[in-house]
Amino acid sequence: MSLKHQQLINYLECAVSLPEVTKEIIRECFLVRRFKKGQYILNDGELCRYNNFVINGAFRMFIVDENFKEHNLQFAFENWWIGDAKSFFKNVPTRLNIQCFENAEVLSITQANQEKMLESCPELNSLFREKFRNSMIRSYDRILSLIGSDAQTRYKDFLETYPQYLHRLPNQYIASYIGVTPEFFSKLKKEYWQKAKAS
Amino acid sequence: MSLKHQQLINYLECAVSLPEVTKEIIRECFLVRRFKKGQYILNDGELCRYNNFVINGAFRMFIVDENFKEHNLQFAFENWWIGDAKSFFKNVPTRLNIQCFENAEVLSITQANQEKMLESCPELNSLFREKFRNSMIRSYDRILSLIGSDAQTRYKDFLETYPQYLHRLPNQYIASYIGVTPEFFSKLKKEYWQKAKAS
DNA sequence: TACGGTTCTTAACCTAGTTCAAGGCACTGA
DNA sequence: TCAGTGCCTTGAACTAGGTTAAGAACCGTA
Repeated sequence: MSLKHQQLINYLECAVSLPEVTKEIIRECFLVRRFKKGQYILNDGELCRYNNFVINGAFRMFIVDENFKEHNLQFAFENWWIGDAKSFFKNVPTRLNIQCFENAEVLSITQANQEKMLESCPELNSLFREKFRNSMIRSYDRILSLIGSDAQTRYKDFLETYPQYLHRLPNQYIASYIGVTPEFFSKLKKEYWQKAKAS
Repeated sequence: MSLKHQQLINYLECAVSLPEVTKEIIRECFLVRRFKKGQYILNDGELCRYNNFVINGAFRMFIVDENFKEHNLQFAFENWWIGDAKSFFKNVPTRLNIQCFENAEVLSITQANQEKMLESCPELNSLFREKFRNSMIRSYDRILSLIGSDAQTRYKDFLETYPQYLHRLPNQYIASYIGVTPEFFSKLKKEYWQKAKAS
């Protein structure tokens, strides 16, 4: 039995304990995939065929605007999920890109298999309901901070929310995530740490 | 049997047909509440005790920033849900406000009753999973437009997404929703319609 | 140890959107 | 009928953040 599947099962069992038959289904439904740094696992215009659980490595999801500027929307590290929910569930072409930026292994599941899995395991059903709920809550928080705070505050919030991943993220990715240019991000950081030192 | 509960049941049965026992539970769990124009149904700092299904009338949800500026996040009309998911599910104080801006009637359910209802009706379970998913997708789209587009484009997107509610929304609410001041929104509209006329 | 390629920083200038102040218009209520 | 109030618009001065361009620091590789 694969260690990778075991990692996913451990993750799920933090929330709810699973009968053996459910574990079997999980082993059948999730496919192991491996990606190298730099590789795209989803391109603008494609269908998002897989929902991915990250075993190790790192990904970023971003949109490219009409001026060919990238905007990072989300990162994913060990034990995170990554995929474009809209494309995955509604079967429409995605507007997003997902790129691997540290060599990675993931467990991938198709929409059909995910439905099958959820139907056969009531435990997972409410677990996934909760995951969607949390994901919705997080994106709501993101909207709040984009709308209600300036860049300085957004930087502070980012530092507080993701301290453990800071050293794995290039500055330009963080800049894009909080919604400023790398140049302005440089100023921002300088000011921020000057203030921090002063107080 | 209440017409209001029937409206909710009709709404749910668009997606999935419900056995009589489930309908009975719905009638028991949802409480009718009535609000007047101007009334707040949720205040910053409170717990969000209810998830609300709008029978008729209109609501807006907004956050107040450190400079006492309001930012509209969401509107709700007939057959929409409104509430702060984070506060409701995680039992933490909300940072949001919800205000009624057209006399309204809603059906409200508590967190405990909602859990009870979902546990007793597997049909509703997957229906609600889908609702959360869609809600997540919508907030993701919102993030995309805030990050990747300028105000002009956001205005256009708003026009296309919510044409049927335009005449019920004061300009200042729309301005706040797309993330600009009422003054700048005025200019925006003017430019937009001049361009539209020209082409 | 030198290198070509990133990534980060700095500085000068530019612009989308804000702020402030004023005026107009439409609805309300006595 | 007329004041009162809330909404919408306009314009002038301002600011947060973007753009452009150039140099500095940091790679992995040979």
